[in-house]
Amino acid sequence: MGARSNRRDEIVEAAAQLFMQKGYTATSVRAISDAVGCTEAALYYHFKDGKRELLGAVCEVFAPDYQEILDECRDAETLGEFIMRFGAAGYKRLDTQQVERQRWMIAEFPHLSEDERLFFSNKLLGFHSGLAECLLKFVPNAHEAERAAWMILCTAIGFGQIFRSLEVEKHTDFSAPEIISMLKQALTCVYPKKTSSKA
Amino acid sequence: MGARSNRRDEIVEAAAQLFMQKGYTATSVRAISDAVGCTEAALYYHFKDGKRELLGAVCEVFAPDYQEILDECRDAETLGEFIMRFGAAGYKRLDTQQVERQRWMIAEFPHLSEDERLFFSNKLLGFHSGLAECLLKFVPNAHEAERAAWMILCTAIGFGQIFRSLEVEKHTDFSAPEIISMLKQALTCVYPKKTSSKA
DNA sequence: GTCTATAAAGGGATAGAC
DNA sequence: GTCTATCCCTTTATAGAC
Repeated sequence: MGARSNRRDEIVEAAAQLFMQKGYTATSVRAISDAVGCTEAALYYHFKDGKRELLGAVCEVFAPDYQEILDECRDAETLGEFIMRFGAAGYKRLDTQQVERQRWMIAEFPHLSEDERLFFSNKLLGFHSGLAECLLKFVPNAHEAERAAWMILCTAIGFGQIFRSLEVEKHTDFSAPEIISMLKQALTCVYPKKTSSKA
Repeated sequence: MGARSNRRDEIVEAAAQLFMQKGYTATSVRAISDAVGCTEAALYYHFKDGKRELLGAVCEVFAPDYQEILDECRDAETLGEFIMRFGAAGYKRLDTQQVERQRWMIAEFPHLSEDERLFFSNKLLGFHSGLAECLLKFVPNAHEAERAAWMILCTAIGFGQIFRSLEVEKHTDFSAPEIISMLKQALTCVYPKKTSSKA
């Protein structure tokens, strides 16, 4: 997956998987070195500060690529279309770790350092800004765009955690397309048609 | 807090606090017995299966009292008023562990047993049912009530996790009252005034 | 750069005295 | 019902050989 495929990257990759599956504290350095196929001593050669340093490295690997999602809906011509595309983009990532990573972020947040926490908070704020900017085409002003953007983000992340992480999807027929259509209906109702002013 | 104040309950209480603060795996039996002021052996007297059995007990203590929230908004007379009350009820609980417990639920979910996971999933489904039932007064039919109820739940839980657990509230002016007003605006727009048909 | 070996600490759990 | 004492295992981390 990563560009350079050296031993160091392999270690981060293995740590990422184990941290996600069992959590940071429940993952031993031994388990990581075993997964990579080296010894603990080798691991400490690459990461002088051991497990703690690995956590920082994993945080960066886990940074969700929110920008990519926005790119997939940026040129929608109506608010309704934008939300449908946004939902499709998120739905596409349901099985590519996106929701699990979000869960991990929430789960480990208290164990992170100030810097690492800021890193994730800023990722979210950046996503919100990008989203709000996209929405500017469809709503009266910047403040409304920010409101709508938080609304979309809260709904999307809440849905992912409730339905996937907390397994509610296993016990109800309600599903992603329905929350997307509901969100679309709600927002297009609040901000009725103002088609893109751009070509 | 609990009714009976015997040693057993003290142990569960202490475990609950430590599990929340540091997570299940990072909490040692020693730390729990220290917090209570007894020895590990005493703890194993009350919980033959040790730490694992304590986790089950803590799950029950953590079960959020969703019904209580619904009771605080049940007799609203318009959809708008209902959402305002619902938001106020949730806001009131922001500093009473509600969001932290939700975070803990998400964080520890993968470590729980089948039964414990079902317990939490069902709690959420029950909350949704209760919420949908309340909404029936304001929307055309049962299906719309269920849609609206999931919309509200996803937004509320998503907001709590993003803004409190992931500390976004520390870095933006947007806050709970604004997401509540946004949600109110959206839903009253989709389901325009149909006042309560009941006295 | 990776290994073996081991130190030092902490973990879960139990036996048996009181 | 609670204690002391202890067993045995795992963990993090390092020293030193190759």
